[in-house]
Amino acid sequence: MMQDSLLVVRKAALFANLLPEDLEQILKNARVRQFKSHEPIFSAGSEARAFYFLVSGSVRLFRLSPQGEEKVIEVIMPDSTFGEGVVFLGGRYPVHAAAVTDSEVVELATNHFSSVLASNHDTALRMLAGLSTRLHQLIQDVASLTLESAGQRVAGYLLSQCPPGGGQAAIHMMIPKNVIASRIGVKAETFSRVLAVLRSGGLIHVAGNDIQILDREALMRWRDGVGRP
Amino acid sequence: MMQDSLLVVRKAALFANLLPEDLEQILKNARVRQFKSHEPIFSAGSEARAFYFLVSGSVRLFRLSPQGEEKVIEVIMPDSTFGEGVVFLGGRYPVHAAAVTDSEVVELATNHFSSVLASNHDTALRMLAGLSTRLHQLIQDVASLTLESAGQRVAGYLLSQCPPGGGQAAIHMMIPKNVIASRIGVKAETFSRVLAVLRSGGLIHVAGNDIQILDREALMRWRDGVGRP
DNA sequence: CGGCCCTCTTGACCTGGGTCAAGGAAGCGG
DNA sequence: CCGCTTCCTTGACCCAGGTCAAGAGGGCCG
Repeated sequence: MMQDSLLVVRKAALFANLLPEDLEQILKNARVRQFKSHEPIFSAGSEARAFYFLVSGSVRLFRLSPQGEEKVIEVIMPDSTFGEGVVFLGGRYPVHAAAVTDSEVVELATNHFSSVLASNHDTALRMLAGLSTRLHQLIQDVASLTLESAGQRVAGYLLSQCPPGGGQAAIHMMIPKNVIASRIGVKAETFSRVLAVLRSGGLIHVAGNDIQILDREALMRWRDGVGRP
Repeated sequence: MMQDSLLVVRKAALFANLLPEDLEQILKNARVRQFKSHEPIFSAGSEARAFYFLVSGSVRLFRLSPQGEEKVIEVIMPDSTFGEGVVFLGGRYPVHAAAVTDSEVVELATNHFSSVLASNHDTALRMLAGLSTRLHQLIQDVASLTLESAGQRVAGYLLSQCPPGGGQAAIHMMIPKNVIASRIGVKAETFSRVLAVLRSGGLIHVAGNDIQILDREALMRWRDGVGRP
């Protein structure tokens, strides 16, 4: 019996405008699952039999070096899907996934997903669009890692986290700083130091997990050059 | 009148098994173009009206920092397509493209490509597969840039450039070393230095643009730890 | 309220790899 | 054959950012 709670997946762009019968087909093998903070969801290299829609909480996608060092590739926030970029071909996950905070997800089996993909042009195109967006994001990340300094990446992150528009803005960091740091390719200590500099420069104001951006203009200027001290 | 030379695009996986009428539709607005070494093909940020199939030569996809520093995202070799990951939505190129050596490409207008995509499931799935592969590659690059040392990346590059199997192998570098260096996130000087170390360690033998891998096993071991001096 | 844990901050130090500069070597047109 | 250019190598130096270590809060449970 299909649970109503599964229907939240319609919030994902991927499933918008999906025909009811296709949606039912996809949800037939779906179930809601809970994960506690730090609990693994899937492992890199394991066979990808499902992909996920995040209902609440937060999830990090990451890789590990042989020495156990971790690089966060992406942080997933509610109402978006993850792991979908790989499954339609019956491949393997390229990253590990684990809950950052207590999370609720819908796990969608991929058995018959490619048939839906083949019969539903709209969904295939949406998936193409989704992958294309991730591709751009990843290209941006590669460029940022190689062409920008740590300070520039931190500033860029702050600017990306607040809606555009002039004046001030507030950011509430829902996830630990070390996860954010790894996401932008920096050690936690360095992240902390950069925030200290920005704070003492009067560009931002930090209070616990809340950051006020006091002068967005100056922050953008700092990112575009001054951030390379 | 369609030129026969255009039919080389069938070598691309993207167009395999394409119906003749769809192929004709795509090739209707296609043309062969030549680019001299260093000549730009398209620019990041410009509207993406076409994508490309590389017939001969080599092409680099790259980003520029505001200071003009360059990061090569990908090096394209003959018989593969590039710029296709973005065009179907009428977006903009996320990277610059320029010929590395004198090159011949087929330029494919994207006007009606999405209609082909919608009517041809196979092509849509192949495109999905292609994007998925690039996504994995990019994730690998991000991980490599943050989790591995320069030496490890160089060793990894060498190993990736020769077919698997035991014993020796030869690599002929078709493109300048500074392009390879940028591709793997290293300065040309560092690339040169790492090769010198590997050479003096008896792991490889360098002669101009040809590199012999003398001991693949040792090179793999070096990459997995020793390469972090 | 006190002890414990976990995250964050800050300081002191170190080093991988980038930068700058000076040759080689190889191709190429004249 | 020579001069010029382009690419590559090597040496000397430097610095951004990583590492190690020592607190500083702050939240939670008994």
